[in-house]
Amino acid sequence: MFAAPKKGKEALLGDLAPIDRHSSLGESAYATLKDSLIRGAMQPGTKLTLRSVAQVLEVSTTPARDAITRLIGEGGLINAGPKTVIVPYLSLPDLDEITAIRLSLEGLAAEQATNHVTEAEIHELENLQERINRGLDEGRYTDVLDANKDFHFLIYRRSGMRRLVTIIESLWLRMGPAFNGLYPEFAQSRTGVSNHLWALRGLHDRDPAAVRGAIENDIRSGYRRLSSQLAAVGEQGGESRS
Amino acid sequence: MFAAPKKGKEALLGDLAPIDRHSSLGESAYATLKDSLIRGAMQPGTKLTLRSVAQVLEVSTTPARDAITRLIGEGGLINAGPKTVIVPYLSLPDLDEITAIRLSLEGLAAEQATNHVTEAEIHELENLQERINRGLDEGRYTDVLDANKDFHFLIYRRSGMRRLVTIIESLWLRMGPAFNGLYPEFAQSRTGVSNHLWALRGLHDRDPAAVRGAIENDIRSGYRRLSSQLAAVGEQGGESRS
DNA sequence: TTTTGAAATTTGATGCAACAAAAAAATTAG
DNA sequence: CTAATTTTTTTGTTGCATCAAATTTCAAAA
Repeated sequence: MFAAPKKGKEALLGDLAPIDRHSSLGESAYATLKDSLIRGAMQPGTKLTLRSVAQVLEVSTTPARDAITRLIGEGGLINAGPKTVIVPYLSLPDLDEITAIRLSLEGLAAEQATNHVTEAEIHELENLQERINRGLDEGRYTDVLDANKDFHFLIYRRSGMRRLVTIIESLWLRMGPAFNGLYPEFAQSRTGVSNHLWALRGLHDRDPAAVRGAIENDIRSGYRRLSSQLAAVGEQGGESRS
Repeated sequence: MFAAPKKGKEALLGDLAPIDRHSSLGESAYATLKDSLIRGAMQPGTKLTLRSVAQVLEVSTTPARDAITRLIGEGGLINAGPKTVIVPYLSLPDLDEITAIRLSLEGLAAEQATNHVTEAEIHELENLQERINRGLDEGRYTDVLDANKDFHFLIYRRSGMRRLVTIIESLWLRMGPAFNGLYPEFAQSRTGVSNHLWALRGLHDRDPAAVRGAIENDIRSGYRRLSSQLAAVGEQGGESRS
């Protein structure tokens, strides 16, 4: 059938080159699209066709197809019909589900990170928080959102759990488009600030439960604002068949 | 750039046809490969080439490529080199991470399911448990594993959280290959039985915490057996770069 | 104006060939 | 026999043509 596994020849060179091979048109097309989605650069309902994506990304249909297929697989795009791929709407039930999962997973990641994070990294987090505050003051809300994302993922990555981070990313991917059209109302809130400060303190004190609690509060407060705005915007919520 | 979203024309025919279009060579190639992986039909380290997969599945390289790409995306296969895709080994750290995530997510799913499951479904679960017991008695361990999987996922699906179930599936996908070569030792244990009974009782009593506890115990006891056997088998654990 | 239906267009799926990179095999040099 | 080097084969990537299905366009009929 398939090739049998080879004998594991041990690394004799001390694990010299961890060679990341993240280069291929398909890979970067995927990364680019994914980034657009997470950033909320694409409006829910936007229809993506193979050829239009290929054209925008300046590649042939093959890499474009790769990207779209993978994104559908993780729910970042959905099949809304026979030959129709769109950026998904986030319905309230969808938001509820994603929030529940986020609380579990980001809580876990935050907890785990507490024991691995270094002082230098905590300092880096403080810098990010500075950037958030400044962005809030100066009305640069895109910056706020970006820095907020960096803040969270810097913590999550310190969990040392790679797959966990990947899964969390796929959840943010699902939330991204919902922010579209919600600027700047959403980013204006300063409710997140105190949660971040609590998280920083917990990190510094090596108190996993405190960090988890802070992150959970942050997620919950985001949920409240987002769900009320979603309800206000109206009933455009589509099905979320994956 | 891309097409703007269309106005949502309401369904006038009472939501007649929820038409699921799960047909395409790429889709079924993916499903087939994924199933093999989950069932533990493929040995860790097995090398998959585009053309060999295409040949076995009797399709061209395009659908085979689709399937492989998607599976790599969710960690069911990994890139172990420039032109090498293999079924991943499960290292102890990997198992630790996956178990931690499973406890969070399957616990959540079990909890949620408690409020949605019907009496009929509980009865169905009891039948599955029968099948497990019978398989254990008669030494049909593949059957045991299959029924066990059905038991768990029947519960998880009742959570009503589709994406959650998908994520959990991707975790089982990662565990599957590790069972290969571990039959029948692994399936022989009856430690899972009492956990399942506790879960059933909790479901019947509508006690979410009890159901979660039972599922968590089940996962933990599986972890113990699997980790000790993994350690026994030796140091074949490969990197888990996704 | 609205409706209907047929023609033209666009779309995703699929297979395939060309290509460069990598791996494997064969050959030669020491 | 071993090691180095060349040749051959295999591999993933990419672009593209084809096809059937779905969508859109458009004009004729009501």
